[in-house]
Amino acid sequence: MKSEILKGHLDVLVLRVLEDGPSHGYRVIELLRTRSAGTFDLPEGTVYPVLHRLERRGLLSSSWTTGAGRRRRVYSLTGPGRLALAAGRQDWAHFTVAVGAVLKEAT
Amino acid sequence: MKSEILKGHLDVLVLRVLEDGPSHGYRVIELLRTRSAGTFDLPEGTVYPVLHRLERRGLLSSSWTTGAGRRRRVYSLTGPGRLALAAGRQDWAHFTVAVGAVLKEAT
DNA sequence: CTTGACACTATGCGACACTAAGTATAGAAT
DNA sequence: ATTCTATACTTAGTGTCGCATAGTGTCAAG
Repeated sequence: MKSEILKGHLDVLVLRVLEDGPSHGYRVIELLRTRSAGTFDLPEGTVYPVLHRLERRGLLSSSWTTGAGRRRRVYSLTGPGRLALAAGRQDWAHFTVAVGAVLKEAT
Repeated sequence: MKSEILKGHLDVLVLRVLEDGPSHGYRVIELLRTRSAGTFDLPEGTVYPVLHRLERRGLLSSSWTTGAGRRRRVYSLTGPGRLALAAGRQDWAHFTVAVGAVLKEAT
């Protein structure tokens, strides 16, 4: 599967994963992989920049935790983040309907 | 709706439209718009390059027709084009399942 | 004779997923 | 002890592709 098809959709997926509670980058990667049954097995170089970008936009907030000796940056959904997630869900629904309409077999 | 979400999906849509028979660029644009109920209202600067790219890849073939005084380049699906369309359909199905799995509300 | 739909071409930009390379800790295996 | 593996984060650079923009030209309607 080509990688461009993810373009523009990754943000929503990340926001969705964080909707269930704060988590750190590495765990976000794992969650995306397991929840998608292996389809979204994303390299770190893909996910971390997304996290940074979303934080810069105010959709996430982060803080360092040095709990188990390992330093982790834990991300949480912000208010705007929740709004963006809701909007993203709608966009996705709309998008799939449109693609489905074009793609559907001729009768 | 952000425009990046189309990335990587446009090729399949164009191939699908041409599955119903050859047509020229402008008409492809119209078909995408009407079949998607207005969602995919794409500028020429988006669609023509796609057509050229798909032809370069051998998925389409084209020929000039100067029928009504107006010169038109008519595109047809090739054999490889049909295969690519089939693959693209499958990719789309797979992709939506995966996104759906991640996006679905917590129980 | 101007407006608007039709029809195609070309240049360049910006967003973003990904590659690749690097840093660093903890626990298990040899 | 040491090496390997998994964990955990960073960043510079690359390539693709949708889109903006601008330009060319035909044709019918008013």
